[in-house]
Amino acid sequence: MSLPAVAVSQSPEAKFREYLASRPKPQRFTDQQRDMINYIFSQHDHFDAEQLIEDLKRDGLGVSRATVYRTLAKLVDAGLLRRLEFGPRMFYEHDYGYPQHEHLVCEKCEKKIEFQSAAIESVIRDVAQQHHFQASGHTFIIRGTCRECNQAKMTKRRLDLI
Amino acid sequence: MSLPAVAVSQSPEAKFREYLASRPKPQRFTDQQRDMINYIFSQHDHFDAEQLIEDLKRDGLGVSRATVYRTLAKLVDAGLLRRLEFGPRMFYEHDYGYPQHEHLVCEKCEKKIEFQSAAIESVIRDVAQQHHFQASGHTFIIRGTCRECNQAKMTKRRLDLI
DNA sequence: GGGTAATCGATAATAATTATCGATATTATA
DNA sequence: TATAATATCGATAATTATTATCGATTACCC
Ligand SMILES: [Mn+2]
Ligand SMILES: [Mn+2]
Ligand SMILES: [Zn+2]
Ligand SMILES: [Zn+2]
Repeated sequence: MSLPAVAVSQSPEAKFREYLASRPKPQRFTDQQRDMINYIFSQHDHFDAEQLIEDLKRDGLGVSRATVYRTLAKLVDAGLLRRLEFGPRMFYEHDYGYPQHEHLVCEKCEKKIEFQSAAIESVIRDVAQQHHFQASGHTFIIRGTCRECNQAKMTKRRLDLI
Repeated sequence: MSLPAVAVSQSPEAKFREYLASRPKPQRFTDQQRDMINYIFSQHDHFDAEQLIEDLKRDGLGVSRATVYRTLAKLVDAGLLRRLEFGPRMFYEHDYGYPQHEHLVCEKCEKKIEFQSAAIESVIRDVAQQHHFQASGHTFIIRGTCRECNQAKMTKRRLDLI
């Protein structure tokens, strides 16, 4: 966990049940939803639908692909998860109980490094105001090569020269 | 065209031919590539593969879907086009002869508003240095509702109240 | 102009996600 | 607690964007 958690008053499950109850048409809370929330909030990381399906299966919790996609959409809508557009597939991470932040993504090893930046928040505010734009969200990703992958490349280059 | 163009010494076609010639294995310049470059650089906008295929067809220039995708990849590699990850499909825009900038994207009308920000460039430099990360590119998109769509919503709300 | 091989077009394949629909399980009510 | 109503589930088909395949075409060097 690379950033300090944010204090919250409710458990993720309680927050989700509150969301379900507040919908115009009543929504039900199911065993599959409970299993997914328990698994997802047992650790902070960046995951996609396919990984989650595999991880749940490994833990003996069989949740179908369709239900995983459906529930992820609800968790995002409920404010529990944040969607991340890294490349061709969607990734997800904690939103509830975790601070706003941005990512460095390594193109070699897929590692995600988190950082916070007040400057970006202020750019968003300023630009939105200038263009009378009502901002609702943003994506900021810096792509490149992480320290470890850089060192590996350097070492290889040094060896190649011998 | 919302931002001032950058002066360049070569035509896009000349630049692309130079790129083809500089490849380790010789690459050929085809009629389809010429047609695509001529069409794409006749205007500055944000387009995806499907739109480009339709537009070329409308102009009597039939370029197959496979060739459009193949050539777009080459144009990006040659530095003529920049790839934009707006939502589920890839978009493209001029890179050669056009300044670095970021986007506000309206979720209602799909409009793309361009803006430049020195602050973002400096955030990227600082964060990369702090994490010993070799940055090679970035994505910065602010999502929300544009001025016009906001006004439309406001007007509708006002009418609803009557 | 002729030979070689890069590129083309048509179409099949892939990958991620969404839609369909009969079976199942949650919730409200008697 | 049993029952009825219907939201959700799982299996699978469909969709969408993109990439791979492969025989036909054509750019480029001589
Ligand atoms: Mn993160
Ligand atoms: Mn642009
Ligand atoms: Zn790495
Ligand atoms: Zn708009």
